[in-house]
Amino acid sequence: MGDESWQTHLEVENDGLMRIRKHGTMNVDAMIVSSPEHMAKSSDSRSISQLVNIASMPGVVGEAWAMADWHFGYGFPIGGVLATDVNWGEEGGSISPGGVGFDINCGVRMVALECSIDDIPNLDKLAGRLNGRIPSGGSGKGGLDITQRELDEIVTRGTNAMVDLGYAYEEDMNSIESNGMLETDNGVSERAMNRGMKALGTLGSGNHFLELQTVQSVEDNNPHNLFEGQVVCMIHSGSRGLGHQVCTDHVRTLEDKYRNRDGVWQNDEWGFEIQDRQLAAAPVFSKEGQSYLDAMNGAANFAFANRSALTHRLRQTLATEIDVETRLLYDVSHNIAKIEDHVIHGKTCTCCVHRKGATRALPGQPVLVPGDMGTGSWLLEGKEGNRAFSSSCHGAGRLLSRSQAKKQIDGKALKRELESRGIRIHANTSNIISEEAPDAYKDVDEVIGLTNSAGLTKPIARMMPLAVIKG
DNA sequence: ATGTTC
Repeated sequence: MGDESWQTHLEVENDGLMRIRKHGTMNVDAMIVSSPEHMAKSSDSRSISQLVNIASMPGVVGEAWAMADWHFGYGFPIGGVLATDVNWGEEGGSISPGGVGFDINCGVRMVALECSIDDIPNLDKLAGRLNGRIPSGGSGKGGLDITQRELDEIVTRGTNAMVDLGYAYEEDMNSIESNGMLETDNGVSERAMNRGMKALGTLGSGNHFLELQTVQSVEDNNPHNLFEGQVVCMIHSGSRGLGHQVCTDHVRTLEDKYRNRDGVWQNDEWGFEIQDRQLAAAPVFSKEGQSYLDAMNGAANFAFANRSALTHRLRQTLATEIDVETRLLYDVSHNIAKIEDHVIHGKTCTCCVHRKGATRALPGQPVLVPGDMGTGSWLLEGKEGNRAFSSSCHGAGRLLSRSQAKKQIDGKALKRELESRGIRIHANTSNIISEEAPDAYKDVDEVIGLTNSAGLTKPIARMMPLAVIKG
């Protein structure tokens, strides 16, 4: 599946970058953080077709990007970064829910414990306690009990509301992207709000996790004063059913506004033409575009609050085992669209930047890149001159589909193997261990190497897993 | 990713 004519327009740009020259319906070139060797291993032509499709979106500027961990997604590839000019046309360039994804403001936070691995009296016991206190899996049971009024505050004010409710430290806000609060009038639908009532402080399933890690190595550039053997906690979760419902609501509304003419999807009202119905988009300043942005920001606030609630549980649980300071090092979003200024070909442009499975990486900003449960994770920082609208990869990237992984990998045997290497695994099912196995993912170190070579980031520290709590 | 097909 997928048109492969892009192959004849593919060039090597430098060590970590490939370029697809604009051709056919494309409005701009596409860039891939990759090398010929890496492309050959990640040869999924469907996702490259998706990259070509997004380079064809109305109002796109600069280049359409695929981060080194790109793979096939809903409309947009995961690992995709797309910027549109908000001053393009009458009501601005495209904003598309498919460019953000279903798990709005899915993201990662890293909490540094001011202690070394040797200061934890019993890691097995601590991991067991965390597993008991961190709700995970599909059921969504065991989260924080909140009222409708509290949920409204959370969706409207994000982390700020969590501080007021006593579920977050005030200083946490300084270490969260956008200070953990995006502007919204809370246009989140009633149905989405109802799904949110039961979900605050729950991890979810799939690749979401809470992981105790130890710092394996630190670069000379060490702005966060980390040390080898230090214990940290990484939390990966998003907006749960609330964000999923917001995406569903707006995808439906927008997809209904397009008609197929000769294989191209068109909206006459806006004069928009898209290559795939799943790319359904509205002009940023249209009623529909603003309505999506408003609800998306509300869902993003809920996701920030969810990670705060999980951090609260982490802090409570740690206190039962050890007297230790916890410092939120940073919290990044990897599924969001934001209005930002960027210099494109020498000119400043106000853009709507979609990052779907991609992390913002402003100069000096911490970038959190979890690998897989057996390999390790990275702390990077954004680099001056990042050409990808100040963005980075968000993980290792899938190599095997979930169904392939379940077929090929014995979850129980893998759990034993990881535990023999000192990695405690608490997962609800054996299937989830197979699906999230190291062999189901690309090599995170290779992905990080490409990202650094492409000039997007520089490394700060590498972490190894100690205990993994998963759905 | 997801009350895993309203």
